[in-house]
Amino acid sequence: MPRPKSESRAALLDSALSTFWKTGYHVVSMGDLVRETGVSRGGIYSDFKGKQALLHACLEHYQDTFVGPSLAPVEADGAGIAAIAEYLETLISSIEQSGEGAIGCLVVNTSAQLDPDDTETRALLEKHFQRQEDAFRAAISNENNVSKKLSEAEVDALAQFVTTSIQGLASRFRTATDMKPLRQYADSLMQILEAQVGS
Amino acid sequence: MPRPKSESRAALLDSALSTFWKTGYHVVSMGDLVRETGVSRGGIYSDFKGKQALLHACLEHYQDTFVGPSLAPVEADGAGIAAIAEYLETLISSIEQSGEGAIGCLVVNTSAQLDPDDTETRALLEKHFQRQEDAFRAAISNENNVSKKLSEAEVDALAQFVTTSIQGLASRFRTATDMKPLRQYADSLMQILEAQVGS
DNA sequence: AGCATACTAGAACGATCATTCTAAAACAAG
DNA sequence: CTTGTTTTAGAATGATCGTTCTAGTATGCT
Repeated sequence: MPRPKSESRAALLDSALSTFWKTGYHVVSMGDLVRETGVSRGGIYSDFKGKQALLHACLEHYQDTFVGPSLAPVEADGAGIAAIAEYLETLISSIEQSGEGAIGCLVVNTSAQLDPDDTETRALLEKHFQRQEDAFRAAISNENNVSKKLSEAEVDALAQFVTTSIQGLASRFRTATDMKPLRQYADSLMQILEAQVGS
Repeated sequence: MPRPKSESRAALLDSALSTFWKTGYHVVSMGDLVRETGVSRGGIYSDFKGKQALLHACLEHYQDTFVGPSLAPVEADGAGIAAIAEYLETLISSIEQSGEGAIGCLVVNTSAQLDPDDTETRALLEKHFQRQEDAFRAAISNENNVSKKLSEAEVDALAQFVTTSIQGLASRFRTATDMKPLRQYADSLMQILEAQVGS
């Protein structure tokens, strides 16, 4: 029963991704992945060199299927801080609809349990944060071109502030059960952003 | 060679704590702990029921030796938001002096790799976040009693905002190598706080 | 000195891990 | 149907895990 390679690989990545996300890399065993993905051991190893390579593929798949789409408004040409609000709204409602409670962000979770000298994985994580910060900086800079309130250095600082704050949001709401404070935090963040660059 | 129980237990906790902190619970093996603490397997198991019980003891030790002292200014009677600035300064300079790069916060790291149905550990983590948020709320409320700018709900929201933001700071600067943005983030946070409640 | 205590180093144990391997089964194409 | 390819379930492997156990050794006390 040869599966069409491309389809099955995406499906495998989908469920492997959600397993790593929910449970965490070190706690997930290959047996868990076999059970969750429905793909045999041999099947997994024929597509990926090993568990770590599968994680790396999941991190890229995460970028393609989660980060990319939700960050798109912010990365669009001429996006302003309204796009950041849209991004936050997308994040929060996707968590609310997932039903099974907050699980944070795969990248944030992975970074917290990263082996200090696993430079390969670290590079993937850094790329994610860089992408996010770049997108925020561009949007804030666009907004600032209208209001002219901030210096370039202040725009940089604000972009970094937003990135780190959202990381805090992802981190905090992995253990929390109540979703209300999540939206409140996003509101506070946007309120601050408005006050600093709002035109 | 009977060690005096109380001394050795504290020393054991010190190095076990730093090992869990640096490397992460699931990656640390009992063999690692034996090597790092200099205490034999039997010695560890005579003081603690097992690896998880040792983690729990380390989480409490972390509260006693790190969180407590640095949070003390904020928890002091009549503390204002200047105490929060002091707290941030203590956090950052302790990281800078540790020399071996940022390792984030033990509680934040642990929460990211928490087994979803390990309710016992989760409770310990929640207690930490609650303590932090309570301290911030009190300080912000004190400050607000002077300036009278905010409603009680706004004070709550701000306390939660600071707590989550600091969690983001701890999370972000586990992977980052450059320490400059850390201080910049703390500055931004205090700037926002001043603007909202400053008298 | 000798006894009791409290630790040590490390073997032993059963479980589980990531990875590899094997043989059977399910498909596509002729 | 037959041939060839691809996937399957699951056994095999060797390593490592957390935990327990055993001897031996160093210490404090009398």
